[in-house]
Amino acid sequence: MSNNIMKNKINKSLNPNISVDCVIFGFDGKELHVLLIDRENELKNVVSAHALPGNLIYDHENLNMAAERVLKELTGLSNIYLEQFGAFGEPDRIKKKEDQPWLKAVRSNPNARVVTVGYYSLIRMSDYELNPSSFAKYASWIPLKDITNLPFDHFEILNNSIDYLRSNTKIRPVGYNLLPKKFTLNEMQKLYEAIFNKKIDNRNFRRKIINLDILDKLEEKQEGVAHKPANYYQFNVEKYESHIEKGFFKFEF
Amino acid sequence: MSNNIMKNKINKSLNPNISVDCVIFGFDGKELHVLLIDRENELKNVVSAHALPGNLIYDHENLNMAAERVLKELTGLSNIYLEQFGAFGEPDRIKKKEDQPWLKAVRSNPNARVVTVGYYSLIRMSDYELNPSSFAKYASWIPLKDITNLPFDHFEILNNSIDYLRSNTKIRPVGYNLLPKKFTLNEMQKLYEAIFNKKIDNRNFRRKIINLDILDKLEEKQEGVAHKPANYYQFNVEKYESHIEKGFFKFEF
DNA sequence: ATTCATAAGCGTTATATTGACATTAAGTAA
DNA sequence: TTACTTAATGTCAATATAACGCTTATGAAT
Repeated sequence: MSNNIMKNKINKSLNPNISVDCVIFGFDGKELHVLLIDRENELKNVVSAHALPGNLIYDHENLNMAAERVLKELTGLSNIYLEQFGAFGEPDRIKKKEDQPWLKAVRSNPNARVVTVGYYSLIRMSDYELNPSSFAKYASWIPLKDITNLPFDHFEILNNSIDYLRSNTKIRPVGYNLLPKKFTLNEMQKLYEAIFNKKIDNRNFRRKIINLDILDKLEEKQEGVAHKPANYYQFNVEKYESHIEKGFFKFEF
Repeated sequence: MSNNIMKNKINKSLNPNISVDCVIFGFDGKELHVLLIDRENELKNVVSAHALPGNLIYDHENLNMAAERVLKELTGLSNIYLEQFGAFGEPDRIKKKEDQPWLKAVRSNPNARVVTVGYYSLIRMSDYELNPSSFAKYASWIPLKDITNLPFDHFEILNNSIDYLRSNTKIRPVGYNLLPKKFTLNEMQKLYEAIFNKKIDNRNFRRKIINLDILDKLEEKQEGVAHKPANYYQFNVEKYESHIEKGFFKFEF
């Protein structure tokens, strides 16, 4: 009960068997990043490997609340729309030898079997300030392409979330949380290129995006740029939301 | 430990906090059904309401294994490909008053908070024989349209699985497990109509399905029918599988 | 043998969407 | 005024779409 994690919830109990992990994708206008934490063990040694922000849930909160709380506690981020993308329950998922010291340091029941539920979100990096606390010593944005391994099954979870993100992006619009209020079509194209990790033909991109009918073209243009200024667009929230609901599918009747 | 559920796994422990629930959709050529069980309490009173087959998981098995085992134990079905579609974790999801007697009868820790992971599958009803056991007194196929409520949060879970099934069906082919080896295009159309619960234009359906390039047209025709005999088709497994992998999306570059 | 009932199977047209591809336009900086 | 940089645009051939009704093959009934 002297555990850091419990500081605000003395009377509530952590469920030893259920956790949430958050994959927060951040966009900086160029490439996708993932929010990872550095962990510190009981002896204040920083554990080297980055990890996804995640932790056990309380018995009084639902999974969404837990994900929001854990994310906030570890990274300082709040008011982020998190979407569930899967549950991960291999019996040995937290049994790797190298992960034990840290588990023993922060968990009262380090050997318990834990099933974790994955949540993800997409945000604009510049909108948020990172404030790690609890067992997170640092929280940082790591370029997705630089992440090659993670503790526990976090790398697998991350890869799952990427698949999910890409599939989802083919079915519903994204960008509302990733782009500035006003943005250019080329900024939007860069976002899609970052998500799919490939170049897109600009004429076809524009045509397709505009035909989706989720954007309003503004009167405003870029200023002070040393080239032809781009027109600003913004999302038409109603249309955007309705496409989020309905999705766009190829195979329909 | 005298519990029915434990009979084959004396030394293994059920995790009190994690369960799986299975939504098995069955197709009979006409409409979608869902496999539900009737439960019996300790006093051998059959609890009236049907429920999704589901139960706590063992600590030594992963989620998929658990779903397969639970499904088998309760309904006798095995060798069914189950796909995860979501985790459900409202703190009060099994706290409804009317659900307590049954929980007390079958769970050693009936008040524990339980997060459940939903799995679903699609099968051809005639391929399987139902053999309820464990705490399932009966297992039966109930027409989807007749299911209006279920205990716990099972109705919500069911509705989630339907949404998932429909979205998924717009993105990848279905039917391999739902139709006979050889089937007619009209049988296939009825399947799609059952899933989406709407009539489809037959010419457009045929064109779209054939253009998917997942079917092989056989030489064989229906026999003994009092009308023009339909041609038989079968899935081309390689092509089918590859479309399951890649999906078909409208919004791609 | 003819007719009837049933479900199968087919085809066109007007419209929209796709992918592939190269040039011009608008601004700042030098 | 020229150079540089990024924005913005258009066409064509191919493909896919939705909407729509008639003909065909069989067994059953007479």
